[in-house]
Parts: sequence; C-alpha cells; structure tokens
Amino acid sequence: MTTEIWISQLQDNGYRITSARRAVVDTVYGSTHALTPIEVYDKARKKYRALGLVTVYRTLEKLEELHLIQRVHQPIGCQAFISAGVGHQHLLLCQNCGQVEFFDGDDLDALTKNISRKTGYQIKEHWLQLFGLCINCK
Amino acid sequence: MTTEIWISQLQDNGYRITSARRAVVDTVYGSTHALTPIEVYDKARKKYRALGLVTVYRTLEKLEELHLIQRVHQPIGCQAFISAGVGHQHLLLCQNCGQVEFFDGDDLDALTKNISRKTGYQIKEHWLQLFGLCINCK
DNA sequence: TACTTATTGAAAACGATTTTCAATAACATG
DNA sequence: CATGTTATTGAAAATCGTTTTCAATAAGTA
Ligand SMILES: [Mn+2]
Ligand SMILES: [Mn+2]
Ligand SMILES: [Zn+2]
Ligand SMILES: [Zn+2]
Repeated sequence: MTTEIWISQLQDNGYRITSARRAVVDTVYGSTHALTPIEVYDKARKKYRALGLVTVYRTLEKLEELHLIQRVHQPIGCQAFISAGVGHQHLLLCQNCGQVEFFDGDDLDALTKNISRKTGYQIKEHWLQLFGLCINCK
Repeated sequence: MTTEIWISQLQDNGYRITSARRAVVDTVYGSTHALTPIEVYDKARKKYRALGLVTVYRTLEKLEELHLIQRVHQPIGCQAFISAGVGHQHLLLCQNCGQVEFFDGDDLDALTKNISRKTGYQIKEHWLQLFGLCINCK
C-alpha cells in the first residue's frame, strides 16, 4: 500500500492532483501519530514550500470524506487525524508520545445486547478507544 | 439527589453561590441531553436574565473540575456537557434526539489483556460509547 | 453594618477555521 | 502539442467559539 492509492482515490472522485495535495497526502499517509492541521502544514511545507494552511484544511476535509483518514478524539483535543483503518477497527493511543495503533477483535455483542435489553435502545454503533503507554514510553 | 448537592460542592470548595451559578447548575443538573455552552446559556437565561455567556463558560469549567459534569464526545462535536456518572460508567447516546444514558457492567479485562499482549502497550484506561436510537426515536 | 475580595457582564482579544476572490495550474479536447 | 474551461490555489478578510481584561457589584465574613 502506497500513497498512490490515496492519490487515485482523489482522482477517481473527480479531484485534481496537485503538488499541494501530494504534499498533504505524503505527510498524513503512514504517519504513526495523529496530526493536527497545523502539524500537517508544518511537515508538508518541507516538501512543498508554497503550501497554504487553507489547502491543508481543504485536503483533510476531502480525505475524511473519502474515509481515507479519521479524526482522533483525545482528552486534550479532537482535531487530529490519522490514516483510517481498514474495516471495523479501534484505536490504542500512547498517552505519552501520541503514537496510535489499531486493533480489532473486540467482541461487544454480549454487552450491547445486554445494554439494549436494559435500556430499550436500538444500538447502532460503538466507539472504543484504549489509552496507555507504548513499548518505548512505558 | 438535588441541585443543592452541586451547590454545596461549589461552596465547600471555596466558591461563592451566586444567582448566575444557580441558574447554570439548575440548567445542567438533571438534563437528559448533553448541552453546549450556548445551549446552557439560552436555557439558563430564562431563569436569570442578566446571565452572561462568559459566566456559563466559567461555571462549566468549575463543575468539570469538581467532576460534577463531563464532556461528551460525538461525531458532530465535542463541546457538550452532561452530569457526570457515579464511578466508572459509559455513555449511550441517541443519534436522533441526543438523549444520553449511562451504563456500566462492561467487562473489557479479557480484551485489554489480549491487546496488551499483542501490542506491548501498558493499558491505562478506556473510552467506550454506544450510539443508537432511544425508545422514543426508534 | 461595614469590609474584603471573589464574581460578574461587557468589551476586547484571541486562536482556529471558513469564506471570498483573483490568479494559476490541472486536465480534457481538438 | 496548443488551447480553453474550470477546479484549485494562497492571501486576506471574515467568522466562530472561547478566553482575557477590567471596573462595578454582590457574596460572605466579622
Ligand atoms: Mn468494535
Ligand atoms: Mn469500562
Ligand atoms: Zn509512546
Ligand atoms: Zn432519541
């Protein structure tokens, strides 16, 4: 998997491929840490000097819309993004260095059935995030 | 349980009891929906006309600091508040009307041990939220 | 009742995000 | 490859939510 996949996704959806967009894609794709718009801007500008912050916002918007990236919610803030996982996945975040990992294999069926019965809610989806310390930080 | 509990908590922590604070407390306490600062402002001003939005922010800040309210994270935004649950609890949100309920009794020990082993992370805490439709909305 | 000082709301400041706009560059067409 | 159409660009301005500043006020204390 390479950044070209994101590039063709953009292309296939009628978006033009520009140097600005390439710089943003190259920066966000494959990052192990969630990045805020400003962080993306600072990193991407090393690859493409003329880049504007506005274009970072606009590109992140499109990548999110195409489900190529996803927003990361944290106690400190909820405006950082990371490459989206494939299929149904959850996040594991390092509280110290901000590293992000995906995991799957949670089985919440019993739980949701139980809660559904107790509350009368029809449960549609769930968010599960784990926080801790990565190998380097613990 | 009544709003007086929050009032005495504020008092016990050295904060003065004012009409503005009473209006905010009365509004947030016991609300079944998460409220944003503006929503709190609009509702609370019906009880106390002179209330300023700044005071709403300042009071919410204190209530959060005393763990009497907690922030609710949602796909649409993360600046709404609700009365905090007692002990370790999780949220169940109605995607239609915004109603909020608490639940407990999730058992994620097996899951976290498993993830911990696979990833090498030391897991410290978790966020779990369920989304669905409440009895009225489904 | 008088005093101290935390609290107030209005206004200004702020930071993040969005909108506006004219110049530019991507890409379809010939 | 040259040309035309128009999506995309970055700068500047506007906007939105939140925070800070400040002088007036009112809560709590003695
Ligand atoms: Mn899951
Ligand atoms: Mn739990
Ligand atoms: Zn780490
Ligand atoms: Zn509902």
